[in-house]
Amino acid sequence: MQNCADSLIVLDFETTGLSPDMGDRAIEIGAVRLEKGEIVERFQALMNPGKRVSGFIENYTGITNKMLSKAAPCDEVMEQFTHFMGNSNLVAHNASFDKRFLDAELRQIARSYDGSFACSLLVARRLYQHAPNHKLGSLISYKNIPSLGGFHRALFDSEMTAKLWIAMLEDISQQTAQAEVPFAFIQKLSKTPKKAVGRLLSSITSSEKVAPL
DNA sequence: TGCCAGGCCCTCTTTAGGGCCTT
Repeated sequence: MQNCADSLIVLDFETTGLSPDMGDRAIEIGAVRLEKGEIVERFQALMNPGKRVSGFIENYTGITNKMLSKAAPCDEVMEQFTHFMGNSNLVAHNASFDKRFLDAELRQIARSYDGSFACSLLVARRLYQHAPNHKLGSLISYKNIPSLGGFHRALFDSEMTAKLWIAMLEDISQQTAQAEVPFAFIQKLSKTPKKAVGRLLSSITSSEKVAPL
């Protein structure tokens, strides 16, 4: 397992539905490792959830039951992913959703993780309050980030989330005149009332600096 | 057969309701 204190994992799950508590399982995981604002490593795998997925999910993701029948089981893929993830901090778009599935799938193999989560959706809602909405695809367009439009596959969505994250880091960096934006500061930003965002951005101090992301 | 969630956030709020976002 790598020591990943200075890197960040951006991840995305495709799943059979919305709730692991209702029996839904992951069917694909995609993730990229960010170091110093660059994607340096990728992870992608389909996983067989042991049950058929609905027609809605097949249409939504393009992942078919035939594709999943040839995939490795969830336990095997998640075991591999724990090695990729290491103890890095984690980012996802609407992180509460991906965290629920990550926790549920890791529980199946009696694993856990040490990193903490940040949510690109919550940060975007504060930074881009005038965006038409805060869906991942809309924010990619809003920030003029090049995209070939392969949304709803795990690796593609994780890469797009990573590029959005980098763009947000650059915007925060410009607004705060700080070259380095600490992960803890972004977590704090994501929980700050919208009206107080400007005040928080102007209050960042060098004492809050940690390793650059 | 048909249906199912949960966290965040705003407001017509706080003893609540509903929209957004994820698959």
